[in-house]
Amino acid sequence: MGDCTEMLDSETKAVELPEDHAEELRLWLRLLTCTNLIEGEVRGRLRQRFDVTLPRFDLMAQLDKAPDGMTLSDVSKRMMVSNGNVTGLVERLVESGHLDRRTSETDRRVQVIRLTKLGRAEFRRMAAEHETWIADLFADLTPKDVRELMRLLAKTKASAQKSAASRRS
Amino acid sequence: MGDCTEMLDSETKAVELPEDHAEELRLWLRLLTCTNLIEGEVRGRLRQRFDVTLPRFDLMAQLDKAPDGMTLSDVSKRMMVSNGNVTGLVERLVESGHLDRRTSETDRRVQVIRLTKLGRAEFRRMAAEHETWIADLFADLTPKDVRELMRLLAKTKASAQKSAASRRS
DNA sequence: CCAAATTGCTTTAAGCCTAAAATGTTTTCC
DNA sequence: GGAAAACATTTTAGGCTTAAAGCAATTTGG
Repeated sequence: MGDCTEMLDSETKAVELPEDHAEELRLWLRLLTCTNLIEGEVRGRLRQRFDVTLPRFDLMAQLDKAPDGMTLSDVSKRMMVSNGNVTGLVERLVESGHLDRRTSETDRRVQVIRLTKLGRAEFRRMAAEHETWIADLFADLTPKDVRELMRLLAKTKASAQKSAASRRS
Repeated sequence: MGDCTEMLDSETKAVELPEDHAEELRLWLRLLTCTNLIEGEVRGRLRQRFDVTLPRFDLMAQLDKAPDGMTLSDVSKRMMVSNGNVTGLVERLVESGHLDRRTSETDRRVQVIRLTKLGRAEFRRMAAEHETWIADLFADLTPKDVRELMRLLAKTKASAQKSAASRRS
């Protein structure tokens, strides 16, 4: 009888036996723990050394890679955060003199933001140190580990994107 | 001359040449992207299906594993969030009838929280579905991929903890 | 050309989160 | 016993984040 139901399930996929997904769950929790650990550490160091928040640093990092500026939507997509979130972040960074914001000449809906001279200088200073923190946090991984992790995370990302997309369609 | 400086550096560790940590940086960004992608997806599904937030779900998950209850400090350590954060979360979950909070008999500083019957029932319902979402999001990984990721993430966690600890000492 | 849909951004309301200071409690140690 | 240290939690002030609604500008398709 056990064989019978198993065959039915594996051949027809009509029966939903309670499958065991404990391994995937544990993987997800470990991934989350890892990320939170590192993110918390980076957040703390940015605050202590430079009195800057992680979201601000991340936004400046995006702009550093785009000398011609970006629109708020671009930033929002790249950072994977909501539009309203970016609006607030940009507001505070313009206020503190790190960002320059201007309305596009060709489309008055669009706001183009850039790093100011101050913003770029400060970011470069922070980024240099940030890079050493990251290297330090990952120091015990061999080059091979790093390559393998990169590969597996790429696969994971693709898998998750596929699953997310199929739900929305 | 190149050989000379390289030897000096590798032997004495006294010279700090600008090393290249681009690989580690890319790894960190990919790790972050992956986690954010999955976390966002889970957050959205929890909200749509159950009108519950991820932090609330996470807190209930901790309590589900502790039938005898936990103190707020325990929860705060397990979830890797601040004390004040837990205070607020618990407040709202007690308010909504999912949690029971009482002061410890033996130590009046300590608050012990537990899932109520309602809280446990709702959590179990959500957790069952949550598990299938996770399985789905990781569906394209082979069992070998999963094992390998688990191993590499464990190594990463250990490395990061070591680095974080050494900074604080 | 013009109504309808889309797009880019902001606002709103609510909740999450942190670090630091404050409060009350218990333990330590002289 | 009693002061000092440690501990558990809450409060405070500020910033981050989201979803959803709203507004203005542009594009689309008759």
